[in-house]
Amino acid sequence: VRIEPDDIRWPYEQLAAILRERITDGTYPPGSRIPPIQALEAESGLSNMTVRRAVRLLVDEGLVITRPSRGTFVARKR
Amino acid sequence: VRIEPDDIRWPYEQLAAILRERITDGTYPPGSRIPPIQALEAESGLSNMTVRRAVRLLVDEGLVITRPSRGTFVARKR
DNA sequence: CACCATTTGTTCGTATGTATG
DNA sequence: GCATACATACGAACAAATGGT
Repeated sequence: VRIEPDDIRWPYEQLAAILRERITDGTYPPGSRIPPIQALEAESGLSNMTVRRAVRLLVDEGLVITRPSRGTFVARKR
Repeated sequence: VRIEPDDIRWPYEQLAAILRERITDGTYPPGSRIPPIQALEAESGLSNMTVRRAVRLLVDEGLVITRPSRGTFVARKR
């Protein structure tokens, strides 16, 4: 996960775009768990809240589902 | 929480007045936690910094005490 | 049952950049 | 220039839930 400072988009939008792509290209298949927030923080260098905001976008889009204390999973049905 | 654009007072002063009243009228009893900053943002439509500024007024007045990562509580002693 | 690691969620404090009057 | 206000972001501490040992 690489966040570009020169990118016009906000960091949370950049991260969301990266994750969105990994879901659509099959890197994260339906039903699979995406990396935990902590891992995404480390990977991206972004903070807890910023990573969470990116994930929240995907949740709102119906791409992923978060299960507290379990993880965030790629949605199965479309 | 309703912020009136026509009010002569600044938004942060309006919000502080509302919270102050809720404390004095017992809506927020001594020792209780007032709504988190985020909730006040949503309720009032004001920004993070503006809500924070209103709360800071109450802190300065000794009406409330903020405990980082815990919440803001109505002061017990007078 | 107690204990612990993992993971999502909450909350305050602070900082930066931008816009408006 | 200054005060006010908004949007975004980071850091840190803490809470709660789950599942394993």
